[in-house]
Amino acid sequence: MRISELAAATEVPVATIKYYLRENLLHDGVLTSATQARYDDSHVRRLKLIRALIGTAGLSVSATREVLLGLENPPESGHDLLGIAHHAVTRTAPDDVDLSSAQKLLDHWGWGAETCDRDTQAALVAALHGLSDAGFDAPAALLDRYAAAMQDIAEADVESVPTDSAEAAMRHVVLGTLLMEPVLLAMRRLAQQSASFQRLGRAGSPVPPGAE
Amino acid sequence: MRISELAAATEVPVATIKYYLRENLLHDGVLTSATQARYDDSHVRRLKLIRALIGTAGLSVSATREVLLGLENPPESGHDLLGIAHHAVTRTAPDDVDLSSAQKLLDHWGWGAETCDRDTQAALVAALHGLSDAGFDAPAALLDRYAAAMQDIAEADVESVPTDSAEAAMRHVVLGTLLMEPVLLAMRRLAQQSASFQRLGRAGSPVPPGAE
DNA sequence: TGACTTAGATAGTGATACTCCCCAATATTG
DNA sequence: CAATATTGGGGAGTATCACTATCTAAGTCA
Repeated sequence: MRISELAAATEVPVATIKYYLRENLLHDGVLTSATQARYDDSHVRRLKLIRALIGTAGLSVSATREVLLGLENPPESGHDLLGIAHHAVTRTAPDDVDLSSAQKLLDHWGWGAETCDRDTQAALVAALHGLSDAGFDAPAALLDRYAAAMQDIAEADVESVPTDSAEAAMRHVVLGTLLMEPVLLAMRRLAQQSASFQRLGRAGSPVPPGAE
Repeated sequence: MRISELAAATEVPVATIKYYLRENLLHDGVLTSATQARYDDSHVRRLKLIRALIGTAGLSVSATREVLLGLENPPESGHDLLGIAHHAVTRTAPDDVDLSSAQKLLDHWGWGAETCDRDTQAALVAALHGLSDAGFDAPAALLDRYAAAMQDIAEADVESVPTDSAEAAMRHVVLGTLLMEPVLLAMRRLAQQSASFQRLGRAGSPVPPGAE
């Protein structure tokens, strides 16, 4: 197919496709002449993936490029699959960041602190710091309950990874991590709305009875 | 305190404080003359909150303004508290969006579809669409497990809201929703790393080598 | 008195993700 | 075969966002 047909098939403007080509997110088509190239299904699939990563998962163009590179060159170790996905959405922490609070929590939850990525630990510290800066003190029991729920999710994540092919595993881990995050957040909000409604009874009642 | 002292106390540049004043994120200080104003602790607290919402929670300046407005004018209904927080992080859906897939899921999970916000349902649909566009098919059982975990979190959320004061409840709901999201995502990633390590063992290098 | 600080306003910056336009070289259509 | 349309390639322009810098007049402080 030609670039205009590729654009029509994916609902991505031609100018944007050219931009992705320039940015090496999308592989070139096969040149049939100096001013013509053919594109195929692989380009359609790739474009949809790019749009999902940029649009749905909210990745930057450069983070998307890294993820796509990772998908094409799966690492040897299964554990390293996660690193690529997590690295794309985690900003690198400065050298002098204090991770002791995170490590205390990780130990408490039984997650080996030494097996966890530095930058991800720093992200947890930063997020908790944001909470306390805002004057919000999360009780330890609440954090523990959150941790238990997220551990359950993570175990489901890891168990659902296909073991037959490294390529399929790579794809599953990266997409399952990145594209599932907005799903989980939407679920939490919907569950909150449902729980709030059930606890408050019908809407309109004032806060007291067990406010949401 | 003067503006330079406020800047020193919060580590926010003076120029940025002026910007927040212009944008009505921060209330004016008390003018003591044509070119001098006094700021106090309320400005310090507010600035920290603003930085947490913009920096940690990733809100835009305009979304932050809406949230702050909501915090100052708590709605009558407890159920509406959520709406303000959720509205700030959920883009409004077009009128013609198809919510039937979301409603099917909500019914399945026992969350009243009619009690849930349209835009939030649309966010779930969009997120699931992103997954399938990327060629990732999430098994229903996996989604169910996610939903159960998020429901547990949401119940903890709702139960932990203080009932003594509407203002405290408002603050708790908004901050607990917005600022806790990055905490939850960081937790999931750490739990994944832990679970992945336990399941796959130490295969290959501990930290992703070519993930940059 | 003279260096320093401030409010308030305007304009500029850097990053990001496109989007537009141009050209020569085809491809397609009449 | 001629007229029209499309394309690859590349540079430049645009919109948005969250600041950041500069300027001026009017102060403050030592």
